[in-house]
Amino acid sequence: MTITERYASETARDYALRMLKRSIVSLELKPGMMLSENELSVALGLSRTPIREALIELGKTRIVEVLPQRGSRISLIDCDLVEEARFLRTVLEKAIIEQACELAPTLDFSVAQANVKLQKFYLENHLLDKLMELDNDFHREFFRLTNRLQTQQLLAGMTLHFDRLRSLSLIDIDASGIVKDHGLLLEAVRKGDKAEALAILTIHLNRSKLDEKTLRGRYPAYFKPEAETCA
Amino acid sequence: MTITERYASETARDYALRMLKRSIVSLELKPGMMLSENELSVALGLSRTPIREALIELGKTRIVEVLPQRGSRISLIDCDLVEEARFLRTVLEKAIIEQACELAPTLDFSVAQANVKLQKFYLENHLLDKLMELDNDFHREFFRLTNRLQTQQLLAGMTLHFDRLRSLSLIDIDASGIVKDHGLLLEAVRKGDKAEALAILTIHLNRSKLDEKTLRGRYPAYFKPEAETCA
DNA sequence: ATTGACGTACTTGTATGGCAATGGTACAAT
DNA sequence: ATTGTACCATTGCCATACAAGTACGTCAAT
Repeated sequence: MTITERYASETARDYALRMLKRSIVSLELKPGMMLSENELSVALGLSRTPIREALIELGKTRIVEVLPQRGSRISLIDCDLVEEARFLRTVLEKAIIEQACELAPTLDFSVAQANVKLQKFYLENHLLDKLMELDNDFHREFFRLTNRLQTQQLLAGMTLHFDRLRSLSLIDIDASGIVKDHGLLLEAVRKGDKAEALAILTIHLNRSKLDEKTLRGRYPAYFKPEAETCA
Repeated sequence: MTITERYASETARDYALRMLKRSIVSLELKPGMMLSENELSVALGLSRTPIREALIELGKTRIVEVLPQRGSRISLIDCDLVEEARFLRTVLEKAIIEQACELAPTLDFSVAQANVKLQKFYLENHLLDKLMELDNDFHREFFRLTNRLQTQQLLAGMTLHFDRLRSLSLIDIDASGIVKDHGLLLEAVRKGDKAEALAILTIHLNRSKLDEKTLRGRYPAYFKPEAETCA
């Protein structure tokens, strides 16, 4: 588990959370892998307390299983949960974009516009890490504009399931398409064109549709067995 | 703070959470009131650890504010957050009902049907507490049928904001109307009649619209001041 | 009366050590 | 092959302690 430096004013719990989330989404911590509070506390140079609190938090979105008296485990990829995360994101983001269209005349899109410009810059200079970060910021901005940041925060926990699956697929992301989507989406929202905005968003959210069956075939050990009707 | 008995196999943390949630929603713990981990641990007969974990969890939905080095506070009623909770519930529940309509032929509505029957029984016998519980179960059942229980759990945390405001209003709930809604909604979903189901749901979710301004006028100390444009 | 320095009490964040309960495992006994 | 048993690791929880930061009262200086 790669460990990077702790930020200056970051609490131990937030630090542990940041390390764990990154390692889980990047699949550095393998699905099914057992953890233990003691191991982690040694690895991160913290006590059990903040580690435990971080694991409990991750357990609430079921990205980690906390098994009393046995240990904690990186959850196997649960296709039902991945689908639910995708559902949640789609439903919420559509609703947010609709609201943003309605409120468009009263909203200040300068942050979003600056973001898109930066995206183009990073795209041309092949800084995909930065681009990914801007992508997240871009989508969050619409939640901020519509006063739905709390919703966004709940959503973020669930999208870990989806982000992790995306890490499994080695398919290159169509970065230029994504950036174009963002520009078009922003313009549509600014104009208050709800139909257009939703159409673009739908395409955009479907770009990352993955062939889960193929991935399941390639990495069966990472996946939770499908529910079978036990005879 | 009223304290009831701890269930047999309930963890200390879940017990603390249950007591806190109940007392917060019922307004027994007043908005703005300061708590402290030590006080609570004495009151509940637990140590700081499970209390602390419960407060952190409540802090994630912002029903409690955890202020480092100062204490924890029952959040003031934040109308923006109440509105956001209502938004979240409406958006999610509509999406769930739509899905349920689509899947209707493959779903087993027997649990929901039994629930509605029981609701009628409790309504006639004026057991409003039981009715409230059945109401929650009824709505959760559609999340279960569509495999969206994780979503429901996230939603449940946010609805505390709304439930608390409802406790403030002394207005009698139109219980018979609610029960009727449930019966009609279930039948519409069973028939797969999406338009009808959504129409009923919209009416149903609007029944509990409250006059927040009146309540704010009556209990100003419980409310977070509206964001003012500071001169 | 106002201001500023200082100390005190209290709070959360974290560390540390420990115990109870329980699932897992290895191994002996049958 | 099955069963019983001892042992180990783990989390849930407890108790205590300390660090760091906030609130508040006191008190002197102005």
